[in-house]
Amino acid sequence: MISKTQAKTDIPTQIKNSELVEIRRRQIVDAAVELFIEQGFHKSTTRQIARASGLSIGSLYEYIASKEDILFLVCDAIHAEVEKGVADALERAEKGPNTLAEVIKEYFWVCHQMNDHILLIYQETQSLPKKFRKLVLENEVRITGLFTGVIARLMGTGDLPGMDEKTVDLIAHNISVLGHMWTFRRWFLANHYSIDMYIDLQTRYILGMCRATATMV
Amino acid sequence: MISKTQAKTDIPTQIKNSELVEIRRRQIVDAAVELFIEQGFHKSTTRQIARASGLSIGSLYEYIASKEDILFLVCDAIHAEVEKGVADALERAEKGPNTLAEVIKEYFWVCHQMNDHILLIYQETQSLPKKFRKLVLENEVRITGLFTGVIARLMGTGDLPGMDEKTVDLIAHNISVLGHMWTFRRWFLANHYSIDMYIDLQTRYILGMCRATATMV
DNA sequence: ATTATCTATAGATCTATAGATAATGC
DNA sequence: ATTATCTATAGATCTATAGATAATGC
Repeated sequence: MISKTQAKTDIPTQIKNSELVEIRRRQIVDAAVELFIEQGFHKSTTRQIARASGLSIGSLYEYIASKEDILFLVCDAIHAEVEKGVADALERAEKGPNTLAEVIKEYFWVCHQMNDHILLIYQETQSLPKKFRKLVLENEVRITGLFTGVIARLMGTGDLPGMDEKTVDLIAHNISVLGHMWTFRRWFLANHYSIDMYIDLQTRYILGMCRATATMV
Repeated sequence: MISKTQAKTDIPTQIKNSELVEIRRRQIVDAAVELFIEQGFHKSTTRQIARASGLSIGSLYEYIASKEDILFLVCDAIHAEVEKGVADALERAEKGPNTLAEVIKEYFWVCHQMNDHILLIYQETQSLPKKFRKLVLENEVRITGLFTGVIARLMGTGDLPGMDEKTVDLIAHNISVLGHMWTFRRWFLANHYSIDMYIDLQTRYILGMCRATATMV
């Protein structure tokens, strides 16, 4: 949380009132997300973003220093929302039995609902300056880490078989990516599977991984 | 094969000598791939592409009609190379025992070697006009279909347990995507796993999926 | 004559800023 | 006085084409 706030603060502004900065940047991000999803980052112009934010082009540049700043704010906001969604989901899931399956289900639903946003991050992370890209990838790692945490806890309580750290990490990354896969292969998958069927099959697969490892140790 | 050639022919050119068209377009694609990998599609200019191809900007436009045409030629050439790599790999793998594991290994190595190219397709497919995007996604489906074919054959010979069509399809897509995952999460994975270790672990999981399904049917 | 190639540039943007104006608080 | 906002535009591209030139074959 601290590092995220830190990162946002790093983006320069000419405006003194920090509350106002937050409000206007929220307007900017909301407008930009929609434009980027529809047209992509490069085809969206700063003028379009200004207009959709309800600001003049001059005012827009009081709140950011470059177009890339906007892209970073957008990516960071999306990750914050995904992270919140996952954290909430974990909380709900960890109360019931069969926890890992519940966690996967809740997470995949977050991906399903944030389809376009997750896709946007896949497509435009490359357009960020190196410094920002690094921060965005750190967000990605942190979110994956939430899954690592769950698996570790379940191993502790004996609800999952013992696995070494590398295995646990890879399972966590697989969960992340198979959730994303629903978004970036949706053009195919949604024609052949319902989201529920997709979740069922992939869950079986991921649990199979844990079992496969267990029988090998 | 026919449909691929068809697609290329669809791109208009002012040049009559079709052999020359092929030569020049190969120059253009080779130059553009490098530029796109380094700078992305939007930041690469048609002048840069012309210069790197050894053509004038005027000549470049004799061989294509728009910058997007170049991106399509690039994506299509990459897919052709991936498909050839996978087809070759299948041929080698299907001779030995433990075929599915061999296929996965060979395919993941193709991904490893074509890292930047696969990444490029993930990032820039969105920049294609709809008509071209459709063709590129069809390439992706066709490549995934190669895996479906192997699994089906192995089920036929009893080397894999019986699975319904939807399960087989999803396993094929998982193989595709977990290979790509090595490219688009390489910034993390390569710091924690060697390519060999990655292949070993993921292979175990994919085989586990077949087993998990089998014990359920 | 026909084909391929080149130079020069039209025409259309786009990002970012300078400098003017309006609003707020002392 | 200070802060926030706006209009107008500098300055820098970039794609795509028109029209001239060179090379090749009849």
